[in-house]
Amino acid sequence: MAEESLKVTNFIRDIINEDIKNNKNNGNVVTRFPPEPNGYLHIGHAKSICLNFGLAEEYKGRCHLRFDDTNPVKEDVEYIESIKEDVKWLGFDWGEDLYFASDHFDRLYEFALELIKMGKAYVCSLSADQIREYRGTLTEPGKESPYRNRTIEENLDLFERMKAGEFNDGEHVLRAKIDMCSGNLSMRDPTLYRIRKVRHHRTGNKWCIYPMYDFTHCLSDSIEGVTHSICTLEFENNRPLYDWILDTLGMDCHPQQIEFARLNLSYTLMSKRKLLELVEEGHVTGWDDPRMPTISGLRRRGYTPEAIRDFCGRIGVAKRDSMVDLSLLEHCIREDLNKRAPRVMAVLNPLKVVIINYPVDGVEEVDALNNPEDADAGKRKIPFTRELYIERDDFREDPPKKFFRLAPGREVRLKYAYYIKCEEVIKDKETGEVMEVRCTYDPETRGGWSEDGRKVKGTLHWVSADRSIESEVRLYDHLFTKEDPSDIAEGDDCRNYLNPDSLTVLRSCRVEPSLAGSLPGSRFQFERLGYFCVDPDSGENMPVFNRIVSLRDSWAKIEKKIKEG
RNA sequence: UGAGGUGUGGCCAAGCGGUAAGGCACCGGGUUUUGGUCUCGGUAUUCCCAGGUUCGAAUCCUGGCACCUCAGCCA
Repeated sequence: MAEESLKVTNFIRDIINEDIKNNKNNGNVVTRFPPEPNGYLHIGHAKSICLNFGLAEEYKGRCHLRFDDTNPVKEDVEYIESIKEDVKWLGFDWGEDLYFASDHFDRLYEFALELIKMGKAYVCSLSADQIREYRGTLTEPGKESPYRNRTIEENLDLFERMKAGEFNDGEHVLRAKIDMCSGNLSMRDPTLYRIRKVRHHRTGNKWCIYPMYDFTHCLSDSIEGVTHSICTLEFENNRPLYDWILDTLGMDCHPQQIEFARLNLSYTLMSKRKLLELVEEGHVTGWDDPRMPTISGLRRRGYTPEAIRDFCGRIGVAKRDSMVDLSLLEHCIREDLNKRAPRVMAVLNPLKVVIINYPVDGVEEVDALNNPEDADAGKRKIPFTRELYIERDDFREDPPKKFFRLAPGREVRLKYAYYIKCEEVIKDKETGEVMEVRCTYDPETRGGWSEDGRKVKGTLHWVSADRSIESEVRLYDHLFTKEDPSDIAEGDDCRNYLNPDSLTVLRSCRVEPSLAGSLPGSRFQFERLGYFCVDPDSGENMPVFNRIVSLRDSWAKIEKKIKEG
């Protein structure tokens, strides 16, 4: 993977290098990516996937894919499949190391028993509300549960009966006996097991008690022989508990938890809960809507795994809360596609051009380079006829300064074809709208150059009027108008910042005939416009293209400056 | 007012006592049959602030300040 050369070092690699130097873990590196199957993966997960699998690759270790499926109420097999697909699509392979936290339920139960026997865990019969009250606050210590000093025998009996289904949800929980006065709330006798009389998507009805994250995660890591358990910053407060459980049980394998800052991307959201809202409320068409920051959305939009991996390498890994500019992601996909996307001509907002000195039924084929960045990409033929379409933006009746496209009396190059000169403008008498531009062509400029060395200011893309294909093109913009839609005042709602123009559908676009029958997922550069990807919605005779990203547009900048004076 | 973290250019991010890497963005020049690509050049006398140690501090010490996380039987 070429993009790996761009990787800079980071504090996690420093830690691992130090560990290897000290022969900790016999020099092995085992990481894991532990998604909960309760939603689709997004670009923030991609950061974690690239980190964990990337480290494993780099240090010749392994990275486990482990589904953290301890809460059957929220989880579903649908998500398991999508997560596997996304990880694979990103280019990573967990090999034999596919696990489910639920695979470890039996051993977890044994560990809980052990803790009880050590007097380090007890069955608490306080209600959820009471537990909250007893917990104290951020600044005040908590109070010990009246059930805290039940005998080991009583605890064993109660826990056994919890497992046997003798109690209802919420009647009892198993808690660790740690310190109700700890400044760290997660050490104030945290819940280890709760009763949930629901069917689990993998273990069926075998269990009616399910272990909590804190209990499950560290032990699963330990059971699987993970060496470096990398997670996001919000788990920093949980690390003492992670360590306490492993230490108290005397686990041989004690992975090191390391926290890094999660990815935030401007103009979008990374919260699974909020993304689910967008889907359920119909603000987007689904998890794979091309505007979504999900892996499936980016995939449908046309992003490549290479570009996403490159992005993840460039953003770095650190502990500082940060917000990465969307322009970096856009840069990565442009850079990737510039090298490999075939060039093609397409007109999004067609304006008819009639070449008045060209034969009425004349057709000829001009040669076009498939990719000037790739010598092996070859050439193709494009039909040229008397009636053509150019982009409406490429003609101005009254051109501003520095506009060097078509205008009355001006000569421009039609790429790969001829120089044409605008002779006449036909307008709608009522509206004044330009309906057609009549031009002459210079037969001596075939191929788009002139022997006399004459310079033309502009080169336009074009398409034959009757030898082009009608198509639909979907243009995308930021989902939100606010750079950080999660930064909202109380009472405000991120939905208030949804961008009404995040999707623009163009239905009368014309694309060159070579695009007929393009397969969904194929990517192209539409010359002078941007990179586009064939959407699965495409019909037999109506291809649909998603704009992945526009080309950089320095004319747009100039024009903006002119307008601003 | 508890505990744990974090502060380096517009956005990321190296830096680990020897005098501020790199990328994105931005600005300018060149090349160009994509106003794309490519290419050349510019952009922090300064690292949250204030003291201190040192020949020398973004890096060490002290004291402030700002921001983030934690009071689920979620993860």
